[in-house]
Amino acid sequence: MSDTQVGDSLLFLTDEQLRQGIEAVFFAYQGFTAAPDLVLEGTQYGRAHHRALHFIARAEGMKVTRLLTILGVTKQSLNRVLRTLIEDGLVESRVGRADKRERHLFLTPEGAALESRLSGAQRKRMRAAYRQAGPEAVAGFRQVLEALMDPEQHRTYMSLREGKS
Amino acid sequence: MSDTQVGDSLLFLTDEQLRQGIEAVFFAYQGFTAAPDLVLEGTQYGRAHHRALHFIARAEGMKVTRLLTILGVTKQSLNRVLRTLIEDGLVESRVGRADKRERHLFLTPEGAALESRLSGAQRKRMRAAYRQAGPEAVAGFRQVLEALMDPEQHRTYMSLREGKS
DNA sequence: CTTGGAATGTCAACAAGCCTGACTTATTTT
DNA sequence: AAAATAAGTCAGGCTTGTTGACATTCCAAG
Repeated sequence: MSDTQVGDSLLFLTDEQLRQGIEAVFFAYQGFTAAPDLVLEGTQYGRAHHRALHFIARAEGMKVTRLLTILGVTKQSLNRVLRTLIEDGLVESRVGRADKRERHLFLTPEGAALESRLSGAQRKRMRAAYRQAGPEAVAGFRQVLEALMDPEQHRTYMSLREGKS
Repeated sequence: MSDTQVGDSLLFLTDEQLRQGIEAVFFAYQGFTAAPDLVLEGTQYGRAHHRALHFIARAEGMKVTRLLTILGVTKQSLNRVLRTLIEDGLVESRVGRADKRERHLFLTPEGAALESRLSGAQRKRMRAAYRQAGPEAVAGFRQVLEALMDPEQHRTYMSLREGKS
């Protein structure tokens, strides 16, 4: 297709525009993780622990398998993280009532406290960016992010929002 | 401030909305890196090599220090990556003419070929998302990403676009 | 002109985090 | 009883990041 056919409306799909978008994601992601990373420095934990805490807080009672698919890591990798969180009393693992093979994960008060500090730092950052960009930009932001996800990741993303505004 | 004061216009700043945005970034970033990761699997390199190749391609003749600030890693970490790329003949390091302490980085034809494959895969993914979301959404996407960057990162980001559309 | 500080880049050793593969235990389903 | 599922473990390896020590080069103050 020629330039005259596509017109100006598709100029946002040029290689240069896409390259700028890619770099924007890269730099923004650095800013995105900076705030919780600062909180983590004062603890013995890393990003992997943060992610686990976030999603357990998001859906209390979550099974280990669910967490595995969400995080997209291997069982061994998650298990090391989970073990330390359980040993340190931040997460509680309860045997399933219906199916005793399953373990359901909950935050202890200590775990909830740390998760709250991490989440608060990240939300603060996010809120500042949202406020600066405005509601319409945020709507577009969300649209592109959703389009960027794998279909499977998108399904997981949507499923976490059930019953929430 | 009360709900009646702020009205509906600030509902996008609620904790729940911010949390969803945070999760969207998380899942989208997985999709964002998936395409080049597939290309990398066929090579002996990792994401760190991809990032270095990307920015060297972006600004040929770039100094090592510049690359350090862009990537936000220690010079030792970058050096290992750079050393293998140079040894394998993907990157060329030339001593600075004015200042002989400096090393200027260039892609060899082989390096440019790999960079092109990586970049092409990622742009394809990005283009699909952009096309699906539309130009207005993309504009908002870029606005929020820029607001999410650290001021320093934002300066770096802008400086890479000098002379480009 | 020289000397000391600053900047640039390199090397060595080590830690964090994630991966694969093989295996165990307990439980549920067929 | 056999197969499948959920969770957890052990061993070993790779990538990416870290800190600390060091060589080279440049520049500016004495």
